Amino acid sequence: MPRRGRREEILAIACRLFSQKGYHGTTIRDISEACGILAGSLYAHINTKEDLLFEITDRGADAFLRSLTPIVESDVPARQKLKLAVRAHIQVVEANLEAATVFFHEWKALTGERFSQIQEKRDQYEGLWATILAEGVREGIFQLQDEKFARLLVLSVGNWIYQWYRPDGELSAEEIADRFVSLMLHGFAR
Amino acid sequence: MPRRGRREEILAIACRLFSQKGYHGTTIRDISEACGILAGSLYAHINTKEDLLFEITDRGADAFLRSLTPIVESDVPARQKLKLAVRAHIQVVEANLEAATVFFHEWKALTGERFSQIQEKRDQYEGLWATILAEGVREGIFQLQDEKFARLLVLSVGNWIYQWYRPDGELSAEEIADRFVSLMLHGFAR
DNA sequence: CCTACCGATCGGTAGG
DNA sequence: CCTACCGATCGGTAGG
Repeated sequence: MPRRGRREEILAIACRLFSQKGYHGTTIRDISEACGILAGSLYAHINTKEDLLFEITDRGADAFLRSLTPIVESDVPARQKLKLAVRAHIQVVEANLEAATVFFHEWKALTGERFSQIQEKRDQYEGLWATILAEGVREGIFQLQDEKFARLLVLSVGNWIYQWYRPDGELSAEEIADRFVSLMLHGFAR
Repeated sequence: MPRRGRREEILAIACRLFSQKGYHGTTIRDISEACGILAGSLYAHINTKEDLLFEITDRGADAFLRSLTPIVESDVPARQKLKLAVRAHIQVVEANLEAATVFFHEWKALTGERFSQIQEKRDQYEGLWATILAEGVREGIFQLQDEKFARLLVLSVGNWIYQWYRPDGELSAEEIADRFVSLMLHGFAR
């Protein structure tokens, strides 16, 4: 008989394994063994292996969207929005490091409709960042003869953070975010 | 009988498939079919599937190292080195887009000694970038109370370029590099 | 969630 | 490079 809460446990374990070995590099048996059950028993909880990948990446996408949307919609200057947005992004990565890794690194293994669904949410997320930068230009606080490149710079940082961010560092997620914003705004030339 | 030049063709095809579907998502039969031969026949040219991944990533690593090393060792100011380095990096990505994708995205599928070998070359490459930034600090042209963050910024951009760079854009690799350097040096705040 | 199993496919090999 | 094949493993299922 399926145990209560078992499904969440399976998701967490799949998330960890996908982040370590990749989706295609992880087998149903890797997951079931880490759960202490047999391969076939996993299917009392899920329908397909791809279900796991989809649920992990979809939750990841929602976490990023939920955290950024209210900031973009808020009534503060763009410069402040940028700062809050980078903070929020790093905090989501921090709170879901393994899920973020799967979200950024493995989502392309999805197929068909599910691939498109996640792609859409990713586009939506990138659109929110673009909105902040565009606002900053309208406000005259960002100089964007290079709007496209500024966007790529911001997204590069965001899409790469999960690769090096570890929660056991000296600095808080907030401090890291603030330094990055400062760097992006003013550069590191003297 | 093995055809001359066949091995290079196999490498190119494997490179394309790995970049599209990932290493574990690509089968020996995918590769052999794209070559127009049978699965077993592939083994007249290679010993294992992992050989292909290793050779692709190792060549990728060497291409990046070969292009950056003489710049770091040259006798020009750090600011100029940074500019030349970003240009060189983008040019390597441009000239080997699929190999760069495999190098940045699939290298962790390597195992054992080969994993370590590529990891070492990656560390070496990152070390060269760190050298340029450190020189800039010594010269007094980079302000690096945030040396670590400047490095992460530069590496983020470098590690993400293969995701969006397409050779059919309006701007040349050089122009793109120069805009990025300008952004990194001076930021996009007005 | 286990027992028992399935067809398909995997990476790879022997012999020519 | 083909023919012919291998053992292992894959994702997944039926029946309890």
